[in-house]
Amino acid sequence: MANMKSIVSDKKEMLKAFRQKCRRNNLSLTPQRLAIYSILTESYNHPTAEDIFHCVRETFPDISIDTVYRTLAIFSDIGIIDIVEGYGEAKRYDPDIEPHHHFRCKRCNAIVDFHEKDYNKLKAPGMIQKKYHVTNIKVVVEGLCDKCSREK
Amino acid sequence: MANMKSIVSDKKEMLKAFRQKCRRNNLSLTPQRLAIYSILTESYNHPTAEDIFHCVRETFPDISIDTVYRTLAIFSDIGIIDIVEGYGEAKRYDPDIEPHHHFRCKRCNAIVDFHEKDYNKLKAPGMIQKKYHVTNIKVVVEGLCDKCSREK
DNA sequence: TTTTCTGCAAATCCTTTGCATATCC
DNA sequence: GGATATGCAAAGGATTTGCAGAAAA
Repeated sequence: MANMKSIVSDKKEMLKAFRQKCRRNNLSLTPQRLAIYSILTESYNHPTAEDIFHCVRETFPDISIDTVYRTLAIFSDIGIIDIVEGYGEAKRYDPDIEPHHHFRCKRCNAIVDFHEKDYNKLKAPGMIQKKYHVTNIKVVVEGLCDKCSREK
Repeated sequence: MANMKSIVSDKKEMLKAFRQKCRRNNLSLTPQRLAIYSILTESYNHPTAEDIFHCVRETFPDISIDTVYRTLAIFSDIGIIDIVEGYGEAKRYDPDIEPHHHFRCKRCNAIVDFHEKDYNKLKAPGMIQKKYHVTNIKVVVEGLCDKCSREK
């Protein structure tokens, strides 16, 4: 009971912040968007659109999956959420199985190999090593490739 | 003309090595597999299955796309190629847009956040910075999560 | 000759799109 | 009231699967 109030005020804070984010980006604040954002901020497992859809449905039975997709795409475009690891695009294959690293263009998804000795020396944090069986570490440098940064 | 011979002998070496890899993993050596592997080792752009399919078709008009998919899955399973960045699975979303890093289980694709100050200090190599507009750097530690490493 | 692989076709999964209606500002 | 978003349905792209015939060991 002790932190009931703080949870409530956290919610209020979140709503206020969300309203601001919408206004700043000329987005209508709809209950669907709020529900999706709210679920996302409470999830710690990097859910898929489908995961979110099922979860939202419990409080919002009429929402449709394409609204979820559309909303997530918008959130990602305006930078209030990120898309991680799986980008949902076609798989990409690499014949080089030696340690190396990648630059990835966020716009066209070009992937460029590079080697960097310092990166190869990285160790996984103790907590991670203790808990998981680590096989490799890679560094992904992200940004815009020359072509895409010229285009705007 | 000077390095004609070395190209030919490279090819021969590759074939020999590939034959060995197949034998070691109880794989039949089929012309389709060889063609796919051969194209892959000559490509530097992390191609999709579709890319590879089109390329193989030029020398192998009857090959089918599902053979390409199957073959790539097998190559990746036995560890002679890697799948990078795009894993072809459903997109995954992350509400945390502050710098942080991920552990990813190669088997079940679980993603676990962690923070590590040392990683946040990483700089992109000069060559990359010169050529691209870098926005962020992330480290992906890969391996098996506790659940998956217990299962086998 | 036995095992393994391929090609075909169909199915599945994930995601996007066009359009009419409903909702937000 | 005008702009924007939603839900529906259908389409699209990527990937997988079952199966019979073909090729490898």
